[in-house]
Amino acid sequence: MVDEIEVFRRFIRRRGMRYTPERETIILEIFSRHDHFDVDELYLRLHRQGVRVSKASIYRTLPLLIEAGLITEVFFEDGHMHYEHTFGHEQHCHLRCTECRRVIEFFDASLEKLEDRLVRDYDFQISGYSLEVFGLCPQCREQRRAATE
Amino acid sequence: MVDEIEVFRRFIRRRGMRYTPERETIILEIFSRHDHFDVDELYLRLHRQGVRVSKASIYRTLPLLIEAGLITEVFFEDGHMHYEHTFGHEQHCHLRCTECRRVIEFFDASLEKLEDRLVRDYDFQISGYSLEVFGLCPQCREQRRAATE
DNA sequence: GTATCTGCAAACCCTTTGCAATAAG
DNA sequence: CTTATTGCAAAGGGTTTGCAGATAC
Repeated sequence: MVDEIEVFRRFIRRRGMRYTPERETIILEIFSRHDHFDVDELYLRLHRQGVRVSKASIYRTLPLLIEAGLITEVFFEDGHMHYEHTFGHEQHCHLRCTECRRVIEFFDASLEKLEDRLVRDYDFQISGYSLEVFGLCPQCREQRRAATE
Repeated sequence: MVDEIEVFRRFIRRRGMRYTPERETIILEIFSRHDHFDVDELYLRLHRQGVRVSKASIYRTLPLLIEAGLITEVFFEDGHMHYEHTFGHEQHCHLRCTECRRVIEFFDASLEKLEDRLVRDYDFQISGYSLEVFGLCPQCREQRRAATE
């Protein structure tokens, strides 16, 4: 955790920006858990702890964390953006139940080979990817089956 | 193209809803091209042809087309939703330049095997997936290199 | 005829931004 | 001291919705 803080501090300083308590509070809170989060959740988590950081500051800090490579946006179909930090899991593969919205995170090595093929075929310099697989989880499939009988 | 219209008409009637000229106009316009689109583009394309369909109707029709399995949402990082129709390309693999936002569509058979593994490992009934690979295209990479010299 | 659909404009909600006060370096 | 950052509240911008008139069936 200290690592990310250090990466962020250096990133901020390198750009002649200021490393403020608000920015540190935000990154500390984000890296204190391994879950996905959205702005509201983060704001509430901070407020419950008695820390007062405005949403504006959160909205202004998240793009910095993205540019620093510490977090990434994750697209959910619920109308607002979600984020996850990249520490320890640079790849982003999600298996989503379209019914209950449960998310299972998985890893598959074949994607690294695919990445190599893309570099070769299209000459892109690849920085990351996001694979979202949609479907019905066993429970929801069963419920749906029962409902249509 | 007639196929999709038929699928949609049946989908609408099966639900006791009404197959209106506006709904037909929208689906006809969507399937008249193979590009991605967003609500504004679709609205303008219709208006340029002298067809007047409100954005509200477009916004109300798109979820129906999604439910009918005829189009899917595509997440772009530009603040609003994009769509593409699923006719002929059920898989959605995009290679995106993060600089110029160019999109290359590709297909890779290894993803079908990955899908099989997911079915086996997690017992999901998979309906689709979306793979977004991010990076720099050759041109933008070259420009960036030249700029930092 | 009845229930759904349309267009309009207002409401919504997430996100961004202008500004004056504050604080980092 | 200088310049960036903060919090607030207002503005933005895409999307949704209430409503009255129109229309599919």
